[in-house]
Amino acid sequence: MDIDARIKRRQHRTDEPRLVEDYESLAPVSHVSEPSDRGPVFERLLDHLDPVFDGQLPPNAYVYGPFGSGKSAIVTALFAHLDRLSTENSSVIHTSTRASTPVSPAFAYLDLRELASEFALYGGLLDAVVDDSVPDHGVSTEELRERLRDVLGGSRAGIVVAVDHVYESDDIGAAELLDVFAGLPSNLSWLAVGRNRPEEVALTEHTANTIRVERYRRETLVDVLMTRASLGLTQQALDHELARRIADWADGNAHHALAALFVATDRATTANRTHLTESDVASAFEEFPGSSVSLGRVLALPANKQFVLRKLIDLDADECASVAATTEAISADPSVDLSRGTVKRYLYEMAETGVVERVESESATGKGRPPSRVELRFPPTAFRRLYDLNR
DNA sequence: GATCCACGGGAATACACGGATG
DNA sequence: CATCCGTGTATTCCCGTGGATC
Repeated sequence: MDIDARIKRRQHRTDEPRLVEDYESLAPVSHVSEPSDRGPVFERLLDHLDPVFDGQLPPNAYVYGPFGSGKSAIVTALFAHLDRLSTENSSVIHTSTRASTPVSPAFAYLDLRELASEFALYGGLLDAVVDDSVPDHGVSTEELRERLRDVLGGSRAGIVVAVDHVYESDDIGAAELLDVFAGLPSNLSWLAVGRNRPEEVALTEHTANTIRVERYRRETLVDVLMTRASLGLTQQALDHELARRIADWADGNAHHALAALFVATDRATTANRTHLTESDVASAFEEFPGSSVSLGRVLALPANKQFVLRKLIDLDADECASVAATTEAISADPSVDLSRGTVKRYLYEMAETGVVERVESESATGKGRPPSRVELRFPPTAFRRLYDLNR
């Protein structure tokens, strides 16, 4: 992606000066193929995966580290490379019916943010392993599992699966995950990725290795920001001093740093500037709620929930006095064809998962349980821009 | 015809308050 | 005084239905 982005940037060069050259490179939810300065972690992951190069499966493992430490970036990049490598050696399984004779394992990356059921999990696995398209309707979970068993059973080398964002899903917890793996052939090795410390996690009873990812150091984070800016923004748009300011503020969290850069860029763009200023950055900081959830989580929500959120972020404060009022305001929009009940349920469900937060209103009017309003737990400008880009 | 899942809607439960009760 | 009860809201839970797809 890095090289593509650089090429695209040149292609899109116009006479008119503009700030953003490539939104995709700038988006805080996209990962680059060569994360900066993460050499040591790559080495430790490769140490763990070493048996693969002799055609063997590594044991199970757990990768952990704090929010924004680059776990997903590293694992997606590494697995993409490994997968490409093993495909080039024609060692993967090609169709569900006819398996070639693999000499090294296949690699799959699954994100539990996007796979919300056992059915979807099997589908994701099957999709990673088979060329044919995988049905998402009309076939039973059992059937899907059988197909997967067949394919894996016929594969000599097996598969290494990275499962990202464990312990973030309400639908699939550690128990469900272990159940799924238990029902599959043993030539499957998994690499779970999460934020929780290994000692407080049941999955580690099934792992031989744990690999820790440290939060970013400030200098590294500055590099990350400068690299992103060089990919996504016009020349000289972000000066080093501002990148430093953002890195300080983000305190090692690359997600927050990149999201802040993204929001600041949006401000500068609306103001028709071709470089970022102090005030762009400052107002980006202000837009972050006290504790912000990952934009990746927001953007992994089902389409209609995102739609409701998209409407929500455009409401005035007085329309958000209570959940009922918010529901009413959103439903009043003619482009919303969801029922009031559903809109309201969505709001409550999203509050439950932490994407928004319910705060009780202090105005006790006497009668009944006091209402609460929902507050965003993510920077709205970032979501607005990313959402609109995808439509 | 079978399947999954998103929706819709309603039942059950929680909470806050004031007033009645022991 | 502490507890219970009734009422009115808010919130959570749950299940049937139907669309889309195989």
